[in-house]
Parts: sequence; C-alpha cells; structure tokens
Amino acid sequence: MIKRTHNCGELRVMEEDQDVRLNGWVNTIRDQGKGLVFIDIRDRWGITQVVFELEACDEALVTEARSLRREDCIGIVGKVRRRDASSNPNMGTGHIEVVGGELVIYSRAQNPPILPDEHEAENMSEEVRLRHRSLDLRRPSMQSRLQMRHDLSALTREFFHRFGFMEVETPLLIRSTPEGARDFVVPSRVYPGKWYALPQSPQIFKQILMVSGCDRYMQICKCLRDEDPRADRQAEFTQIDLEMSFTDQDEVIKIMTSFLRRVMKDLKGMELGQIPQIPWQEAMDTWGCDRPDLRFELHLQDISDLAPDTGFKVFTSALEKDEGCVKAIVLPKAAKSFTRKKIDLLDETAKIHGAGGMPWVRWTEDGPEGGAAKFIAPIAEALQEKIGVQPGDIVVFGADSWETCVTALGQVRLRAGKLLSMLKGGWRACWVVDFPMFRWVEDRQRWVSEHHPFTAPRVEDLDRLESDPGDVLSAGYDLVLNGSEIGGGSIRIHDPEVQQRVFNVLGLTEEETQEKFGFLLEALKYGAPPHGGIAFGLDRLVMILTGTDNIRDVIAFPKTQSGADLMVESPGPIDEEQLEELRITVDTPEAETAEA
RNA sequence: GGGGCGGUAGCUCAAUUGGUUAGAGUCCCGGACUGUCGAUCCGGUGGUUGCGGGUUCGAGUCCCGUCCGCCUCGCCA
Repeated sequence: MIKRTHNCGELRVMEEDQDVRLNGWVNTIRDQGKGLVFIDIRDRWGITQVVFELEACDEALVTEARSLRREDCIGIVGKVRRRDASSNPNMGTGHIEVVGGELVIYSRAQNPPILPDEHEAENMSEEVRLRHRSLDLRRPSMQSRLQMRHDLSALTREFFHRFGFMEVETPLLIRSTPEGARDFVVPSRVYPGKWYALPQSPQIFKQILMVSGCDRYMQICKCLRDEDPRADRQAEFTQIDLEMSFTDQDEVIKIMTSFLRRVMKDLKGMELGQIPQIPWQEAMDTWGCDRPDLRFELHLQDISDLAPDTGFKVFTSALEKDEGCVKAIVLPKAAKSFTRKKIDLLDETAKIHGAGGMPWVRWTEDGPEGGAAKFIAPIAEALQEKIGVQPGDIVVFGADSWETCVTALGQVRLRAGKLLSMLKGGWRACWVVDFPMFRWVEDRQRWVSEHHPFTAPRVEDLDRLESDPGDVLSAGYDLVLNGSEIGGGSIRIHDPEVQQRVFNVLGLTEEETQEKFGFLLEALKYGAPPHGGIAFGLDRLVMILTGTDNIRDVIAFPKTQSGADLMVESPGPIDEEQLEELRITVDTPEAETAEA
C-alpha cells in the first residue's frame, strides 16, 4: 500500500513540485488517448486531479491508468504541478494537479449499481440509495452531513463536560413501562415468557442518577419507539440527554440557550438572538401550534366577538360548541397570486386537520369579495379595524371547538407561509413554557400526560391536581427552532407522594404503580434532590444544521417507513433453534411467512 | 389501520385509445482522440414492464389481489 502524505482535498499551489502520495477512489476518468489520461481521485476530504502523460511516465503506466474505472480504489505517487490556463476554479484543489508517476490499484470496482454523483443523486430513488448505502455514503454531501453530525456530538460532549456534566451510560435492555410509545421488546432466554423492553428514553435512569448524587448527567444515547416513522422521525433515534440536580426551570433554560447559541455560532457561524419564552396557551392561540415557526407572522386572530353578527351558520354553530371560537388569518397581498387552486389547497389542509372547511374572502377597496363574502359583509368595517386587513389581502377563517380551530388554522398558516415563500432564511428559536399537565383522551376515557408522568406540576397548582387536572400547568419546556421541536424537558417530581398522586390521576392504581414504577418511588424515598433536565433531538438538530428535511439523510444507516433496513435486510428470520431456546412459537398466516 | 403518489434496462425516464420486434440518455463493453474537468465522437451488449391472478384475438397500458418505496392522517408520554 502507498502510505499517503496528503488527503485529496488539501493540495494547493503552495505544495508545487512536492512529491506526494494519495489514496482514494476513482471519481471520474477522462481518457484523452494513448498518451494522456486524467483521473479525479476522491476521498472524504475532496477531489484531486491526477494526470498520467507520456512526458512523465512510460506508456505502460498510461495504459494502466486508462484501464481504471469509476470507484476503483487506488493509490498514486506523483508530483504536484501548478495548472495555469487549465485551472478549475470550481474545485478547492483546482489550481494544481498531480503528475502521476506510480499507480497501485488496491481493488477494482465492479460496475456499481449507483454512482456517488451529486447530479445523479438528486433524482435517484431513495430505495436504491438505501439498498446500496455504502456507495451512497461516498457522496460528498452525505459525507458532509455525517461530518456535521460528528461535529455536533463532539461540541456537545465538550460543552457539557466544561459545565461539570458527567456522561453515564444507561442500559438498553430495560423493562416495559405503561404510558408513552409502543415498546420494542426483546425476549429473555433465561426467563422464558418474560421480556426486556428497549428504552424510549433513559428518563427514569437519569432521575435515579440524580438521586444517586451524580448531580449533572449527560449522554448521547439511542432511543427506540415502535411507532410509524415520518420524514422527520425514525423508530430508532438519538438524543442528547441531560439532567441536573438542585436546579430550576430558569437555570435549565439558561444553560440550554447558551448551548444552542454555541451550536449555531460554531457550526453555522450564526449569532442567534434572544430566545423568547412563549406560554403554551399563547402559542396555540397565536400560531395554532405548540412549536411555532417564528420566521413569519400570519398570526391567528380571534374574531369570536364579531362572528355572531355575520349570521353565518358555520360561525354561529361553532360558537355554540364547548370552548368554540372563530379565528382569522390575514394573508397579506395574497389576492393576486392566490388562485382558486391554492385556496383549495389550504381548504384541504384545514379539512385534513379536523376542520369542516375553511371559509375565506378576498379583500378589495369595496370590502370582502368571493367565498364567504356575503356573510362577512355585515362585519366588514369592524373586521378591518380588528385584524388590520387591507385591500389585496385574503382572509381565511376557522370556526370550531377551540382545539380543532387553532390546530387546523395553525396548519393552514404553515401551508400558506410556504405558498407565499415566507419561510426563507433566518434562524428563529423560542421556548414554549407553561404546558398543561394533562390532556383528556376521549378514546381512552382518561387523562394522559402532555409531557410524561414524571413532570412536576407547578407548585401553585398542586392542590388542584385531583379536582381539576385539565387546568393544572406543568414545569415543562420545549425548545423550538424554525418550527421544529428540537428539545423538551421539565423539572421532575422528587416527592414520592406527589409522584403517586400523578400516577393516580393517570388512572394507575397503587398496585400497578408499585409493580411498574416501584423502583422509582423507592428511590425517591431516600432523599431525592430537586432536579430537572431536557433531551435534545440530535437527528433533528443535524437536519436543521444541514438544511435537509429528510431524517434519513442525517443517519448513516436509516430504516424505511416500514422499519426495514434495505441494506442488511432487517428485520429477518431467526433459526428454529433460536426460537426454541427462547420458548417462542410464531403464529403468522401462511401467506405472510411463505412470501419472501 | 386510513388516504395520496410511485414501481418499465445497473441508474434516470419515455412508450397516443389496449395493437408490429418495449425506446432514449447514462452506466458498462469495443474503437478514436495529448489538456480534459458532468470530456467528446463512432459502434455494441443489456428487459420476468415489482409479484400473482383475471378480462381480451392481443395487456407495460384495463380489472382484482399482493409486495415494496415515498408523503401524510392516526400514532409518536
């Protein structure tokens, strides 16, 4: 093997006339005939042009170089030469080339199914890319995403190390607990019929570490939730997880704010401004979403007081509902560019998210026009006054129970923001605070935690925990960047009595809590410090830092939407003996097992 | 579990209303070329139209089922 002196991205005119050795892959071959051939050699750091010519070597070497094919793995020895007239300003190394004097072919490549070529990758089906991931990852853009991920991990460890955090590993094989997402489970061989669960997060372990006196814990850890993936969600994902003792909400927010600032500055050269704190109620009322995208306005405005005067049945019947309301969004100067088709898109968005429809009007010098104009006409003046609509604008309305109304309009807002190209540029973060403690779930006929069952209720709400659970706020907080939730945490319950009361509200009997969470309640008994923490979604943070909207692009070996790894072809079958050893019998329809 | 889009050469795509031997670019193979840089030019190989069934004289195209990928609703404390 040729031991390299440089990588393929670093040679400059400064190294002129130096003898160098490079290792890498053949990116392209430009064969000019019997006496001249150009080879672009690529490694993780870049691409360098190597030239084999009769003036510098014998014919046999040129012939061998001409036999190279894309993705052959090679090493070369040569001399750096300045390229004057023929320089290529598009490449970092474009002002030099290496005149080849020796060539070692480590490994010839069969004709590869896909080429690590950015031009082609733009159109390549993801299925093919995932199946041949080793080749896909050779692409510079994929390499740079992996690099960004590494840079973030390295910065994270360094940052928290300096603040006195200690990285502690927590187990992967734990026990299944109620609440939360569906668990991935692992059968026990030693205890047939019993199962481990893979952690949805190290939540309880990090709390126990606080009880153990670790004081400040952090971990970059895998979390697993057996739920359907999305474009920004994988069943298996990575969290930056941390927990602090003797802390409060303000301190956690302060440290994490400076962490995010540092990330943006070091990795993107961006100064992130002040990060406002927005109460959950305000976020929902104004943005229709608990993770508001502050890069554009299009606020939801309440017009419930004007709605009765319209005589519009959609409005009046909404107001009759429990917590019914009517809200409006002004789309400034949209009248011209918004065709009926775009309005229909917004209407469809509203419907998908639970609204019956989305009334709208176009505003002209003479007031409302089109859509629901005849209903809006009676309140035109008051409405103009209230929401500041101008001629040339479009106004869209939502009318329903509060939750349906704001969430549907919140989605309409996002869609409209995209259609109006308002999402460009900028980094806007906010903290969302004052979350409700519980949410009533109609299907299950019970309260569930908005955050998780270990989140502390606000002290002032403690005595209403049982009497009015829906009204209790928690000491929880989410960090939102450009409309994406990148972190969430809370101050935890450190009083076993309060913890038991919360479990009770969630409908867990004392027996059940003892069985499922006994170890936590036990630990809290022996002097638990006040503590709290947060978990950051590492994958999502890297997505934002690398500007991709596909989480699979920031994970080296991701899974598809049905949880398969197309490269290793997991999940796969296991041997009969393995099943027997685990005392597991499989009961699947024949059709499914026969298929392959 | 529901909705939407898609699956044709190794890769990216085309194929009129159901009609001849399923085409093109690229990759690959062969040839030409001493300054290319998404090299160019000439020639060539390459197909179970995801899979199974049905309708038809005839199916890439129509129907039914199924598998896979992407987006999305539910779900994701």
